Parts: sequence; structure tokens; C-alpha cells
Amino acid sequence: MDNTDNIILSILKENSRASASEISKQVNLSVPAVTERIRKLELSGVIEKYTVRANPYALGYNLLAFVIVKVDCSVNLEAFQDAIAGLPQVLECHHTAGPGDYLLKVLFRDMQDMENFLSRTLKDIRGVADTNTIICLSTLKEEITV
Amino acid sequence: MDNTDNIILSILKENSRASASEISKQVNLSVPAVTERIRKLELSGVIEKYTVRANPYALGYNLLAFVIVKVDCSVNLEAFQDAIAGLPQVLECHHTAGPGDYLLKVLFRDMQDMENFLSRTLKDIRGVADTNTIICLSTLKEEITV
DNA sequence: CGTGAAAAGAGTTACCT
DNA sequence: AGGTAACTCTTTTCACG
Repeated sequence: MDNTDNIILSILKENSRASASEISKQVNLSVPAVTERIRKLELSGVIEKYTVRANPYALGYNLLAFVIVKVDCSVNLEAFQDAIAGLPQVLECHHTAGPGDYLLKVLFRDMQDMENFLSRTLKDIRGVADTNTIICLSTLKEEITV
Repeated sequence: MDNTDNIILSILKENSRASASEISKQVNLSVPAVTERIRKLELSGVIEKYTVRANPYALGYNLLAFVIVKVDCSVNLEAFQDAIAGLPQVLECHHTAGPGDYLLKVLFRDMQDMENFLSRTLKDIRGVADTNTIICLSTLKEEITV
């Protein structure tokens, strides 16, 4: 993971469809050398997957919020986790040490969608004791990784 | 944005390097038809960018935390925002309505790196009045978008 | 929206520095 | 480790049905 690898990674982060020949010009290396480095980045797990960044707004999701969830410790956590992970609106679910037990990042179409999620979807999941919602007014930065 | 578009989008989310011919087989459409749909998804902004998902752990970042930041209202917010956005460790920065003013998603190499970030990097930014850190124990789900 | 052909560009390999 | 060159395969693009 030298400097060249970092440049290659940042090029792919900007455009994962960049060809090896395009990249080779930017890093002053031959095509096979670039191909080999990318292959190693994939094998070592640095490159997890080639993906697409979709715009939630263009898809009708205009509201973003983080939800801090407190869970009743007496309940089976796996059921809670499976239920949460199955909700497509829930982009992220982290087990946390802090004011709550879980932190969710959730997209909503509108306020009503959010209300519905908080007062129905979430409360219907066994184990959810309390929720605390942080509404996002605007997003200044949103990267997948370093 | 019909069902076919959704399938195409989900295929690209799984592998953004999938060729139009590969996709065409999965959606039972011709190659030019798929190409045209993808072009429209790009133009309409649904597809924001083709990117790579890098594994933070493979890059030495083993600690993830969310930091709730309270800002002194009397200070110029732009300076704060620019300073924050310039930090590569800060993956996300949201302006929020809630217990704090900003919510940051930050990667750390280790505990010392986190301590350094909280007690130096952050405190040195003008306007930061108070911080509250939520440490992630584990991550169950982490998607970019719906 | 499908088909088919033509052209361009991709990746791969082997060999050499 | 990296460069060069040739070969092969795939992809994309275009004109037409």
C-alpha cells in the first residue's frame, strides 16, 4: 500500500469504471503493472466492491435522520438485528456504546414516512424500548471511506 | 424509474463494472436498451457516481465513532464547515436538529488516534463548544443508499 | 426496442529489462 | 517489480428493421 496504490484507489473512488489504461497514464505505469496492483488491492480486501452511488433525493428520499435506539436487554438481540437489517430505508445499523444501544441511519420520503417508521415500524419490533431521533438539516460531506 | 430501472440500479450497486451485455441478460433486454436506460439514470442524477467501496479495516482504521458537536453560534459557521470537510478521517458531516448542531462520522486508527482527534484536532477548530462521542462496537449494516 | 455488423478499446499473456 | 508488444475477447456504437 504505497503512494501509487493510494492514487489508484482514489482514482477508482472517483470513477470505478476507469480502465487500467486510463489509470496507467495518471500514475505513469504500464497497463499490466496497474492491473496487477488493482488485483492485489482486491485480494487484500482493500477494494471491497465496485459500486454505484445513487442520489437519494432523485429517488424521492428527501429526509435523512439518525435514530438512537435503546433496546430491552432481556430480549433476543438477533431478532432485533435481523428485523432492522431487513428494512431498506435503514442504510446503517451500528451497535454502539453510548446513550443508546444502536445507532441507525435512515432515509425517509417525507415527514409522514418518518412518523410512520418511528411510531409503527420501529415500535413493532420486539425489544425496542426507546428511540431518539436526530434529524439532518443538510449534509456537508458524505464519503464511504477514507 | 420503473421496475427494470430498479433492477439495473441494484445490479450496478452490487457491481458497478458490470457491462451492459451482462445486465441485458439479467433484465431480458437488448444491450442498446440497457445502455440507454443507464444513460438516463446518469443524466437524471439517480446514478451520482461509479465508485469503489474500500474496507477501512484493511487500511488500518479499526475504530468508528459518531461525534455530536455543539457549536458556538457566534462564530462563523463556514470556517468550521470547511475545516471539518477537509479532514479525511471525517467521512460524514451533517448539520442536525437535535442534541447538537453537527453530527460527524469519523474513522480512527486506534484509541489514541481518537483521543488526539477529540482533544486536539476538534478543539483547535474555532467554534467547537462541546463534543459527545458515540463509539461503534460493531456494524451490522452499512449501505450507501436505498 | 431488437438485431447485427463494424470499430474501438479492454484485458491477458509471454517475454524482456 | 515493471515495460513492451501482440493477440484475443468483449464492449460499445451505429444504422436499420
